[in-house]
Amino acid sequence: MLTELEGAILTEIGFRARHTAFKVRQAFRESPSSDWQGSAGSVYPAIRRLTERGLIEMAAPQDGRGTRLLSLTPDGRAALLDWTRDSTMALSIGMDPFRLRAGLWTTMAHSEQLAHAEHMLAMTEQAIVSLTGYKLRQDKLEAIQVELAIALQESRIRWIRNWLTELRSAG
Amino acid sequence: MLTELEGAILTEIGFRARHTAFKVRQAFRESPSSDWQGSAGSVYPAIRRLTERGLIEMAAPQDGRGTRLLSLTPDGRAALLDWTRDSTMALSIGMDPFRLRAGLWTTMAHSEQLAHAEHMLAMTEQAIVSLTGYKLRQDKLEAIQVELAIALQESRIRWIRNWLTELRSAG
DNA sequence: CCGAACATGTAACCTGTTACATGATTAC
DNA sequence: GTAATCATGTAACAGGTTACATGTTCGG
Repeated sequence: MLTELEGAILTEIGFRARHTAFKVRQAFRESPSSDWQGSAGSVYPAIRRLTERGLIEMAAPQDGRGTRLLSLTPDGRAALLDWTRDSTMALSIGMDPFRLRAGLWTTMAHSEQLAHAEHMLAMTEQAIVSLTGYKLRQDKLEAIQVELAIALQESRIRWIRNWLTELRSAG
Repeated sequence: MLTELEGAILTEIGFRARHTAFKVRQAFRESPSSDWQGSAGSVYPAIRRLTERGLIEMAAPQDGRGTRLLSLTPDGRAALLDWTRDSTMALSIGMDPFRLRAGLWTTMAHSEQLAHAEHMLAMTEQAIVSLTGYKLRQDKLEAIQVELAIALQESRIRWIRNWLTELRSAG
């Protein structure tokens, strides 16, 4: 069984041509979703673990910097496929900072709710613009992730609009 | 600054009448989102930390079981409000197991994609039914969270349907 | 030549999970 | 009386973040 981080790492190596730990880290750091920061302390140990389990092959250092080319072993590819097809996990409802807070917003005073809703609406729309721009510069796999991130922001917008409508009709 | 767990705990105590650590744990365990398991090893220490920071008031044990009633201090209420209104955090894109996997699905063989897409569609629809049933039994705050979880599943469904359409027109 | 980017890795810390330990209260 | 539930808490472990440590390669 792979953790979410391990699955993501194998995906980067096997399907997005991130052939070094450094590039995997870079991909995580640049990703607009806050899944992981791609900290050295998580990525290097995880790659070592995956290597020890025979899922990643690590070539000998290539240059003076110690650059090590990574690739998936057949076992690694199989493990990644299993992880990918785990539909129970895929359908689970992850952490969502928006969802965690939304309930409390509706307990604020009416005028404060209105102001906050409008602020959130504007900021979410801006987030979508920036995600859309980011998506264009990505390969297909990452583009799909961004597409889904945009879909999430759009569903937040729908919720906010609905909230605003109720507020205005109640006002 | 509060962490996501701390914010959620203060919300349970202050706005959902979970007046003991035990009931806070219960609320987390029963929640359909996989935010936290509500393990004793996370909740009790977090509540102790929040008490030490003066955000929670812990009454003396009430009975032989050592039941301790919890309530928010004015500082706790203020900290929770700050946490709630942190729109940068609220709009961030959390971990999503679906989003992490979706890209890889589109690299599978055509027939496999079709089968998987149909399977995911059916399972997601079922997840919505069960969320809808759960929502009815909840107070307003939790109902909103479930509402947003349903919206997430619906946006996944839209994506799957779109994927299916493309697959069928390409087949 | 010099700064930015490339590249690897470790150690201390924090926090969440699992498993353990203990006991009281309640419903049947 | 006894099983389920209520109730608190700790210890070992796992894994992610931050900060540190080190050295190379490339572009101007």
